[in-house]
Amino acid sequence: MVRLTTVMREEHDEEEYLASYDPRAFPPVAVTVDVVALTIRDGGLHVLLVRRGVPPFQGWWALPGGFVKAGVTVDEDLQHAALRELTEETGESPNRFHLEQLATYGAPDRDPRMRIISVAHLAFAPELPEPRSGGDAAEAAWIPVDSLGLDDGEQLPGAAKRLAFDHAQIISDGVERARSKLEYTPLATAFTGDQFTISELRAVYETVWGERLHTGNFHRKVLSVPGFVESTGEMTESGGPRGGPKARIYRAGDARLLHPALLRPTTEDEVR
Amino acid sequence: MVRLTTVMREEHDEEEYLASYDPRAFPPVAVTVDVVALTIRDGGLHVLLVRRGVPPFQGWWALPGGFVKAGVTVDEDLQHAALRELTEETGESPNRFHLEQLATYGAPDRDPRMRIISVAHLAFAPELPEPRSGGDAAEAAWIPVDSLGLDDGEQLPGAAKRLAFDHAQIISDGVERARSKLEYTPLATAFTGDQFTISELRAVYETVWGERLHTGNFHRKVLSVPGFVESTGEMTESGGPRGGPKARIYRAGDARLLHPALLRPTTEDEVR
DNA sequence: GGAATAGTGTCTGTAAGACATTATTAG
DNA sequence: CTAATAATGTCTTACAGACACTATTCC
Repeated sequence: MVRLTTVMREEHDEEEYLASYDPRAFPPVAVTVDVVALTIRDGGLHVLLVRRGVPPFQGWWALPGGFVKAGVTVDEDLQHAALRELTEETGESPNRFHLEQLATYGAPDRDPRMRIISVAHLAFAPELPEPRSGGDAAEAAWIPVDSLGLDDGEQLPGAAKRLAFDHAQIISDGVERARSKLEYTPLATAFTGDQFTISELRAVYETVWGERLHTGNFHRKVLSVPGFVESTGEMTESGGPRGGPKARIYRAGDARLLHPALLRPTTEDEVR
Repeated sequence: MVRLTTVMREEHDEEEYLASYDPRAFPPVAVTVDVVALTIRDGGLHVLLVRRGVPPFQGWWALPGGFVKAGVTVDEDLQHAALRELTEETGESPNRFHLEQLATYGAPDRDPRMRIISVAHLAFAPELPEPRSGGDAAEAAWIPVDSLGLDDGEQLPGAAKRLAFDHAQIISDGVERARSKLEYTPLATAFTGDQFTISELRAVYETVWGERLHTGNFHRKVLSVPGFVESTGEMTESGGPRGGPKARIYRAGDARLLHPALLRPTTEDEVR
C-alpha cells in the first residue's frame, strides 16, 4: 500500500513538473462541450441536432458542440461554452431557458481521431423558430426525439437519422434526466412561454414523460405545491381549440424544488 | 442567425481538420480525474485526502486524483481512471463499494498552471484502514468532513485543513449528492459491511444526513421498501454496546431504487 | 435493578389516485 | 345542441411521523 502510494506520488510529481513548464508535453486529450437542447414542438419532444459536413461521421446528425477554448485571448467557463453553442445554433438566445451540466463522456474510442472528452450539457427551451439552414450540406434542425429510435442509449436500426459518436447515448441520458427533473423541480416552466395555463403545463409533462395525466388531479396538485406557479390574475382570451371555458393564466413561482414532488405515475416498481 | 451558424460551421471544420492531422495543435487543455471518497469512521463522515508535496498548493490537502492517461500504451476510461486513483490511495480495493461520476469542473482559473478540467467522481466505501503515509511530506488520510469547515463549497477561515484548488466546492457537492442519493437509492449499504443490522444502517443515514432519526419508524420503513434489505436469518452474537436485545442481520437486497423513497426529515420547505 | 435498544402496534395528518360534478366555451 | 375542457369536490388508500409498549440485553 505504501509502495503504491509512493509510486503514484512520483508519477504526479513528474506530471506536475511537466505541466508547470511545458503544457504541450501532455498526452493529447481534447475537451469538447456538447449540448442536448430539448424543446417541445407540435406536441412532441425535439432535440437540436446539426448535420456534420466533414468526417468523421460526415452526413450524420450530431449534437451541437465545439472545442473548449483555452488560451490568452479566450478562456471560457464550461457553462459559458455550452451557452455559446446553444445560442449559435438556435440563432437567438431565448429569454427564459434552463442550462445545466449533464455528464462527461470519455470512453477512449468514442472519437476515431483522438482522445476527446465531451462535457455534455442539457438545456430546456420554449418553442423556438426552426434554425434555417444554408443550402449546403451542414444544417441544423429540431428533430423529434421519437424519430431517433433510442433505446437505452443504443440507436435502433430503423432510426430515421443516424447519430454520430456516442450521441445517441448522450441524448438518451439527457431525456432521462429531463424526465427526472420534472418530478422534483419546477423546470417544466422552462419549456413554456413566460405565461401559461395549467393545461399547457400539463402538456409539457405529458410530452416529456410520454404519458397521459389525469387533468383534475394534476390541476389541484400543481396549485397545492408552494411556489410552483403563481396566478397573473388574467384569463385566456378564448377557450381551448376544441371547446372548454377560458383558463386562468399563471407564471412560474419562486420555488426551486417541488415539495412534495410530482412523481411519475409508472415508476414501474423500481428497477431491480 | 444564418450567419452565426455559418461562422460556427467553418470554425468546426477548421478545428476538426486540425484534429485529424495534428493533435498537438489544440489549445493546451489537460484533463484530470479526482475522487471524493466518503466513508464513515467513528460515527463521522470522512473524506480521503492527500497532502500535496509539490507546488502549487504545496502542503495543502487535496482530493486524490491524476491526469487521464491517453496514448498508445495506456488509454483508460474515465471511470477506470477514478477507480485506479481510489485503489492506489486506499491501498486495497474494497470488495463492495460504489463509484459514480459527480460533475466536471472547468473554471479557467481553477488551476494556476494551465487550463485543467477535472472530472470529479464520488465513491462510497465501508470503513477501511487508515492509509499509512510515508515519513515525508506527502501523506494520505481519512479526514472528518466536519473539520473542513465547508459552507456551500466555500471553506471557512477556521478550517483545520486548507484545501487546494476548488476542492472545497467539489467535496461540498459530493456530500450533498451523497445525502440526496441515500433518499432514493439503497446505496447506504455501500457504507456498511456485507452484513449489517437495521441500527447500523440507520447510523449511516444519521451520519450522512447529520440528523437523528426515529428508530421505530426507520425500522419499519426500511423493511417495507421492497428489495432494500433481505434477512440473512441470523442474529448478532450479542446485544448493543449499551444494552438492548440481539438484532437481526440483513444484507443488501436487489433493488436499485427505493420506492417509495426515504426522504430527509428537514427538507426545509424547499429552497426558494 | 436501571438504562438502552430491537422490534411492533396504533393513531393522525397529508397526499395521491380514482371518480364525479358543474360551468363554460367551440363548433 | 354536443363535445371538450377548466376547475372543484369527494372518497379511498397509502404512507410519514408521533407516540406507546414489550421484550431483551448490557452494566
